[in-house]
Amino acid sequence: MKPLDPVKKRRITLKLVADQAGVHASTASRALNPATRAMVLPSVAQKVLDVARELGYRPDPVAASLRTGRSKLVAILVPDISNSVFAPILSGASERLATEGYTVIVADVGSDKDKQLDIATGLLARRVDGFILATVSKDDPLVAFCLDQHVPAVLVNRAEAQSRLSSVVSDDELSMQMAVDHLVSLGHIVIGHIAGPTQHSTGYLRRRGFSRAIAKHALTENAAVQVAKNYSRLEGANAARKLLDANPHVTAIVAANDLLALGVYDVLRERNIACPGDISVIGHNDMQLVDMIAPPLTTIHINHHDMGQQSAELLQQIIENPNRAKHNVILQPTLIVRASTAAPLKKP
Amino acid sequence: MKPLDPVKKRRITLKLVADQAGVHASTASRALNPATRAMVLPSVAQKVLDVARELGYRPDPVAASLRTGRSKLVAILVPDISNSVFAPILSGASERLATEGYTVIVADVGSDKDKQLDIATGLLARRVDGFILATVSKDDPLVAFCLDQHVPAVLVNRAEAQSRLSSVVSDDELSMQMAVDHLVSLGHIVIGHIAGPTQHSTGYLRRRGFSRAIAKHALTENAAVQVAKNYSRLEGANAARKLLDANPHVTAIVAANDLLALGVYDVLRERNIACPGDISVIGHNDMQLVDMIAPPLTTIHINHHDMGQQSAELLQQIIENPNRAKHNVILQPTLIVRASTAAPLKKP
DNA sequence: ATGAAAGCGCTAACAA
DNA sequence: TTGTTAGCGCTTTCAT
Repeated sequence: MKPLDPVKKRRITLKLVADQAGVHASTASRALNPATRAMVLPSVAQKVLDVARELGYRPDPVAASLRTGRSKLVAILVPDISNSVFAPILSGASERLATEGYTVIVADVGSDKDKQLDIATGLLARRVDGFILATVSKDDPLVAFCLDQHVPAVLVNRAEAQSRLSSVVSDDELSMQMAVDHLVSLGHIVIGHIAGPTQHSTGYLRRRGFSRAIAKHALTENAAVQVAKNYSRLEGANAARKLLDANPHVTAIVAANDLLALGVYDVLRERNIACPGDISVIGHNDMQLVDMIAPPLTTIHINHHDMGQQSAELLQQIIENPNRAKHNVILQPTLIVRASTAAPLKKP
Repeated sequence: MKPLDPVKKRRITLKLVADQAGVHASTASRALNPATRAMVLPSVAQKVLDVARELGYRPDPVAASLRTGRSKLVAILVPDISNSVFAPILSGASERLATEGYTVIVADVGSDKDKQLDIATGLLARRVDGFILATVSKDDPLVAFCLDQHVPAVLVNRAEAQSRLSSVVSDDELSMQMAVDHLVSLGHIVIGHIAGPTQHSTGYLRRRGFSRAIAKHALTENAAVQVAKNYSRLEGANAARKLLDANPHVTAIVAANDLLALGVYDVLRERNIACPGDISVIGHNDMQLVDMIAPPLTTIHINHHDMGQQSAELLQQIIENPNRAKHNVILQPTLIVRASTAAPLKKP
């Protein structure tokens, strides 16, 4: 085998491999691609493969992409990467996609619709093969965009009203059912709910789940709901204040997520209300460290890692077969009972 | 202006714009690129720009990349994306890079050296313009790799022994100084340290900072150090057990990060040791929620968002001017005093 | 089964 | 200042 020019090291191209193997570039291409390998004589294929390995050939994904229009690139769009719920979703999805040879682009797209579309368009220009959307609100322009451009896409964590795309979400109604059942079984009668923003499926569905569960127990008259402006500790506190001012008799509060529950904690502390002594609190998501705060938070556990993995799997299937039927995967949540819930004190 | 074929919508290419504007593609290219716009008659440039906007022209980054070897793609390598310290670093870096027209690829590369190099090679094949490395251990193959391949790269959060690359880190020695000073000022004499893994600069430097600070106060004889196997709550607990078994008289423990400190909490609880009553604890990083745990953790705050932003800035400069002098940015940490530290009880 | 040739969309020598 | 030309490295008809 002729030694390579030792002076300046250059990219090892397909043509180089082909020459070295004594075949034409197109043959080498066929030999290297498992899908087309059958078109070439086994002996020749072997030869090409050997030479490629020997030379340390690495196909150029950029050139391939330009030619084929595909890229083995997948984008995950999150509204706020510093929100730690996305971390396990990202790692679940990345892991899965990496093993399939995809490279993942994580884009922090914020919540401005125009900016979101802008970023998506830019990513599309890079020929991304598909999107995992963790951003979606109840009616979302990105969904229309993906549909319109025929880009494979999957929703994760949040869904949209018409469910026009495949999705992987947690069973939000069930989780609220579980939360309310737990409180009722402890003896609570007057239960409040801090709902998430209504434009998110999570806010909407959890609220509906709460109301239904309350109705099932014929407790509707005593129940109270406050909607938080967004999923933050601060807005959780604001909503909690309003809820408590309007409904001084609540003995338990179900928050639509853990951050909101922490806001509730803040208000309880500021008003010297004991938890769980005076008021029980339930969160949602089981985010990191809520087992260590005082009191350890009773909450709903969601397997976000699994969620990410499944969305990746779904997306890959859609990429490889665009006509595939839509799938809506619903994950089972679990109630984690810690120390923020207890039987209500008897009224004096 | 001739209307476009309304039947099938197709990608708007540079040639299309050029034709429509009545110039050659290369002229259109020059007009569109701010760097080369001066080469073309202002009137012509304007014309091209107008047509491009009208047609909704979007340059194809893949084709450009194939031609130029550059990509406006930057990769951030993290050892574990689900570790929440990286979230603010990522968002800081992403923000900054996005405004400069770069797209960010986040790769969760784990801690296996071979796998890391593999992923980096793959990314390089995609023509990424540079790397932000959040992975680096004291002597790291990725550093050699970047140097060898002449890829612009910046280290963030962690540095490497020889500092052959630019970096943005927190002043780890100073932070330990601050922690020890705080404890000494409270009256502590026997102080322990749970060190991070020695192969990370953070583990190494914080430990050295601890030792120096202790020496400064002439407390070396009483001090004790245990090295944790990795930065986790579990290993923090393991190290804490060993530390306490070997040194029953410590009245304060400085952990090399918050997760380790939480492990210390676990052990104190399991042994019925009061914090801060019997033993004070200090963490490092001020991660989310450590203000809400019981007791709220005294810790060192690092502006990770800023860290991400500065590393992005540095990288961009290196990309645009590869001969730029190396910079080692050192951020100032802050001591956040909460309720896990107090004066030691007098010995009976 | 293999080779020849064209071209994905863009940019950069070079020429005029 | 502008146009011509030649690729970047690969895949995919088409022809043999």
